[in-house]
Amino acid sequence: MDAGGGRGQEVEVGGRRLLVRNLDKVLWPEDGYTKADLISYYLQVAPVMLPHLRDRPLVLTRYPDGIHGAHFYQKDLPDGTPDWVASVPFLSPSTGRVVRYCLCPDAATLAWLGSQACLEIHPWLSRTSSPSEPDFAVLDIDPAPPAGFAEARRLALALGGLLERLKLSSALKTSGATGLHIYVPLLPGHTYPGVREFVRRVAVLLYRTFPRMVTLERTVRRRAGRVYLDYLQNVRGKTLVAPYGVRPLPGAPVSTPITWQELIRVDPAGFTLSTVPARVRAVGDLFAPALGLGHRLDFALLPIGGLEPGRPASAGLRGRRLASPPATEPADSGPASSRPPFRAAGPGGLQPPGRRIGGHGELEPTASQSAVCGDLQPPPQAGVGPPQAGASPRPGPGGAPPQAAGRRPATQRPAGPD
DNA sequence: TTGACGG
DNA sequence: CCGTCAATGAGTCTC
DNA sequence: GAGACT
Ligand SMILES: [Mn+2]
Ligand SMILES: [Mn+2]
Repeated sequence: MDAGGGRGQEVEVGGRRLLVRNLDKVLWPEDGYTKADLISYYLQVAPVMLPHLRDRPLVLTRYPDGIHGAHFYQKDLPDGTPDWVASVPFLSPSTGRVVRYCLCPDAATLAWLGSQACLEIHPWLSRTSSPSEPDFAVLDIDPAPPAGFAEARRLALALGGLLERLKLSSALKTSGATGLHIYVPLLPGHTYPGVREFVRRVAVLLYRTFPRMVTLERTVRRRAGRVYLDYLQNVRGKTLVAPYGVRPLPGAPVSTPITWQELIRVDPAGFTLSTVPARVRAVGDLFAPALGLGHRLDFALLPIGGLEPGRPASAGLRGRRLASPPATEPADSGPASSRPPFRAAGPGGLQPPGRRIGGHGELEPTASQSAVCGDLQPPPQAGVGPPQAGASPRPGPGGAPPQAAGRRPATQRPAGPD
């Protein structure tokens, strides 16, 4: 019972033995990182990464010839996949084909993904047990050049303040490029359209508060210099790169969980395939809040006067409505044309965009935005915290976040995938 | 990337 | 052991 | 159908 008849070197992981071809192939030419380095990285972060992959269908991107070579998305597992690699079949609604989505419950599978030159692992926002019920709401913060991480950070801080006001815990990570990802853990029973509508409203709120810094534009050329709040990521089958996932960019940056306190001083480019393992050993899993106690989103906007217009089913809760309104069809934001108009209601109602305070900086909010800008400070360790380390001003040896070393040269980094 | 085939 | 060749790989929403 | 997203 060897690991197949092909060529390659044996790698043993957790009792599994697999044959890996081209272990010394360089995948990140600028940095010299090889497939062996990738597999080594995966195995080192497996303890904190696996809990975030478990039970979720995975979308993979493969770069068999390195980050500058041709790449492709892979959903259906290829022929030749070892029989011990777990998968879950789903009927693709649009194509009518059965797709066997890869699952990754253990380190051996992670190593195998490395052997396939899977440089990106994108877990669904829902689990195999209820594929249409996301258990995260994701706030995808995408700065459009010349905006960069600094702008994304400002938005994230505002969002963090808002989430704190709404009593929603969250987990924060870098995207690996210049963006940021915030996950809000959800109780069972939410729908994708409902969650999407919630995040859309949050995005609109931020847009009205920071009309010069935020954009909701779908056309990339109209986004220039602003930060795109991509609420449309909350869709079945759409994904974000996994926490601790490496990116196919020079430097091999990693989508790295950070605390709200660290956000102010980190340089996301400092989190890489070579630095993150030590950090993980020092600070543990800073993304744990994403798997912690979940929330329900219906009425979550109530504290800031956001009633749920129309759609009694509210934020897409289905089933187990506690003392909820009468059952109706699941909320559905649908195409913009059929979407119920956003109704600003209640005290401190929302204002249309365009209002801005003359003579003030980019960050200056419009009046009446106390809901969001009342505080621009991060929530105090919202949610769980790891066994201390990165949260203190003087983080442990390995856990020190990369400082933004003074003013960085104008040549940031080529804006990569977020 | 893999497996197949040939040297 | 090696080199070479063929076949292969996603889906969703907006405008 | 093109454009954007992962
Ligand atoms: Mn995005
Ligand atoms: Mn992003």
